[in-house]
Amino acid sequence: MKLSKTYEPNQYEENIYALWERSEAFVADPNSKKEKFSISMPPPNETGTLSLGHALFITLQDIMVRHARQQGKDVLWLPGTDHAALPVNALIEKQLAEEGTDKHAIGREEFLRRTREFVGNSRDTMIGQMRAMGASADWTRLRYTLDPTLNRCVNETFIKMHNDGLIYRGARIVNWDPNLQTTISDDEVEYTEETTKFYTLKYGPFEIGTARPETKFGDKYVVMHPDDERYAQYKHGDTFEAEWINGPITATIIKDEAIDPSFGTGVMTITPWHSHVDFEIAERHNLDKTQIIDFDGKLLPIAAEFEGSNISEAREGIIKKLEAKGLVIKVDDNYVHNIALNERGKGVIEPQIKMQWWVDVNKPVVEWNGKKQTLKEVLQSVVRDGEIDIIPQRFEKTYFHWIDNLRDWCISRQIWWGHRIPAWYRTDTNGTVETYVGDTPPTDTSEGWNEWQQDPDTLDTWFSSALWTWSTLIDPEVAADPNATLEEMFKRSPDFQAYHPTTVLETGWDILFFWVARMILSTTYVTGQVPFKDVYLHGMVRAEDGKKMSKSRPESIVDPLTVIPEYGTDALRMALIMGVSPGNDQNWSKAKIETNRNFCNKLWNIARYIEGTLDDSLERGVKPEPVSAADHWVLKQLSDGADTVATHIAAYRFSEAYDVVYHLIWDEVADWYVEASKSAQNASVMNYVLESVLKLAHPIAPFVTETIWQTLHPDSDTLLTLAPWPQAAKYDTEQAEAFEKIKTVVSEVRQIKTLLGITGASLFFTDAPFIENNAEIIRKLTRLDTVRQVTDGKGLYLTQTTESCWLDIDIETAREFTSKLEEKQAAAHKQIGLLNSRLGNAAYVDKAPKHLVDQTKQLLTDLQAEVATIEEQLAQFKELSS
RNA sequence: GGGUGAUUAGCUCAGUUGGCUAGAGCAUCUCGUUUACACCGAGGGGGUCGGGGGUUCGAGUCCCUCAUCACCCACCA
Repeated sequence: MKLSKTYEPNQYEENIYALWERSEAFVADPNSKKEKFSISMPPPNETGTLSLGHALFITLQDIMVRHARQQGKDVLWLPGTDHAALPVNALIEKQLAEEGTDKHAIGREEFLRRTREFVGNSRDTMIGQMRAMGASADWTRLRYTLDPTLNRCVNETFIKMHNDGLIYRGARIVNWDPNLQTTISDDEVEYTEETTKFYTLKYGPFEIGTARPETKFGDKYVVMHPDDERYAQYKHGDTFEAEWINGPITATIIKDEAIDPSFGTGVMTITPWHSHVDFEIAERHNLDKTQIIDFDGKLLPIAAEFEGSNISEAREGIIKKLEAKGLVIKVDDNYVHNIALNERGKGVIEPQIKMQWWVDVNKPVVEWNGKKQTLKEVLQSVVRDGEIDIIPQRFEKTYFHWIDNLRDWCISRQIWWGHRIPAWYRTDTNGTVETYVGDTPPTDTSEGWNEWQQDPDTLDTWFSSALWTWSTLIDPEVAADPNATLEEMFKRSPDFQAYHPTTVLETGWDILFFWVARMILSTTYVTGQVPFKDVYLHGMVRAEDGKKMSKSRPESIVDPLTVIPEYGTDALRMALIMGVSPGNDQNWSKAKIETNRNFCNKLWNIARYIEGTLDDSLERGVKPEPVSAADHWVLKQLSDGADTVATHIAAYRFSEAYDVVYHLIWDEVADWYVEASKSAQNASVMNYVLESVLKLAHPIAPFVTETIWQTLHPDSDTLLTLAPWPQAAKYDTEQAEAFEKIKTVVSEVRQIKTLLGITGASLFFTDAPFIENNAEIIRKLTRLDTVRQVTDGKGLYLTQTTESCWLDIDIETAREFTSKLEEKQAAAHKQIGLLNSRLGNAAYVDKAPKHLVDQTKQLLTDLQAEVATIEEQLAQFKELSS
């Protein structure tokens, strides 16, 4: 016996993974003629270790790619990691602060050196963890967002977009994080509710409301809706004098439709430098903009005596001053509003006007389907026209809504870790600035100009991840050729030619906007192709109590690497897909992982049983020669099961695919076929069953299946992971049906035996070949004394079915069973009533599909026969009792 | 303010285009050690599918409406 009594995953997994990798089983071959299947692995952030969320995406993608290999496709699953600019940069800055220094003290070079060292270490850890989770990725093609090739792609994309006017530099309002000292994009802002004071202030003849009096120093425009009749007497452009925080000012009336007349007094003053909405109003009317708060969050000289104060500290003082002037009309202590936070680090966002690089989403210069479109329009059309399908479909609505609200994308960041912006500046003696966008600065040295200096900023991480499906496929040698254009890079890269567009993108719904939408945006524009044909979105893995796993509750976090040694990777993988539907969140469940550990053990023991039974005749690739009804039946189950599973996987229904595998293996193969085989063994079929079972379960449970495969045939050089999906075997339908009838008889006998507590009894039959041929199987499965053919009549008998067999019982047992029979009789009558009324309904008979009507009729016939049998038995009991 | 999801057995959840008597895992109850597995086997109990209305021959599934919970987006000074 080569297999131990229970499956001990941690004894095998590492070796099995090493075997796969050694065999180059996961290496793609762009030159092969096979159908292509490709997935870009979402690159995890290089911040340390992997979570259950990573385990989930690895599982889902691994199932797809392993199954694609089984179906004979050439598969590329390209792995990689992301430099994760903002989180990593923040992490290193935190380390520096703990050492009592900062990035300016150590300088850019040293900062980058330290960061590289840190991410290098975490990358190695993470890649080891991905292997531990069974990821059958092509590690020979491992990519990193800061690789020279990918960096080249980033620069070329930036330059191309700049040349087309899709990237521009401009002073616009940004989301500024004073803590991290950088801008962030709209999508990185999150909001949290806060209760604060709301002040109503006197502003000339008006009353205005504000929660932020500290921003009001420079307010010199008062805005109202043009149709607001309360203020009809004031004309757009009128001016008036008013007493304000630091003395008298001249204010101007502005009429703008952005104002909601029903909110407060319907009048507000604006602070264009520190509010998105106010900025837009100011832009529309070409108004002055004044900075009040500096980039550290402190008040500027315009605040007079408050200069240099933190905004929150200054607030009380400003209100006191306004009160002294009699300008405070009302204070509401319970005003609830949203404050903006940076989702990374939770710093409060202060809108500022700043010169930044932007992607213009409204400029119609993108060639798509023969038309010049805007980036927004392309984003919409590829999903609307079905060039990309999002699963589950409801996320398409979310996606369109996001596009509707999309503004120009701010892509420059004031941090050091990331792709340096390929823009260069130089000044002449008059202070004139010249800008150049390109990989390297121009080499000319004109008289009177200073040297070219590169823009100090870096790009938003998502700008580079947006290129991931194709930048990873560019041949590094081609990318190293400085003369190669983007078009040439595509043409001369075999991987790009073979694997792009990728087949499917699998990721969490939480990065639909950050990543998925940005990939569509950049990739359609640069390559003229969609990045992928399907998008499958999975949900989040929450803690066992249904709340988010969070660092603030360390006990809520489940680390996959502590789960794997105890239960095995396969159990973890199965626990993460069992009973989970696309896009829906799931709760971590200890019970689920135990169930699946048990399933692995069940699989192991099926193999162990077959191994013990077949011994020397254990073979591979055996053609099944079915003999018994059970043989034919199990071949049918496997064949139907393989089809169903393949259909489910192709439709991304992983939970259902697994459900079929689970019950096929446990309920049908183990509980019926293996048990039946104890009466009559068929080596060829058992060999085939074992092999098929391993193949069916392999995409979901790769380790235990390959372990069994390798352990049973240690000399073989084949790998289960490269074996094809089971082919349908030939079986006889009637024989397969006969076994279904046997199952029914066995189940019913077991039911009666348990119900009545019968230990020994006999099953008699007169004319039932399917029983005659399987008498021993039935006897064993029912644990009856005898299963025997008789020639005479029935005598006293008991059965729940119309099958031509019965349990031979005594009158006492019969009496006990009477009430059960009466219950069944009543239930059957009720059902017959229902069916009769359905068939009596002319509309049903007319309109329902014929096969359903036939089915109903058949059901009715069966039930009527059943009732007849029951009644016959009851009459018999009654007669014998009297 | 706009949107999405959830509401199905004691618990956690599946249920593809509407179609047999609505399923799973866990829990629970009763039996059981039999050529693999107690990480096991056999059998049972448990649901008017959140409420109301509608469409249909037929609704857990489609439409309307209400309720509760969760999340996303926008953001109002």
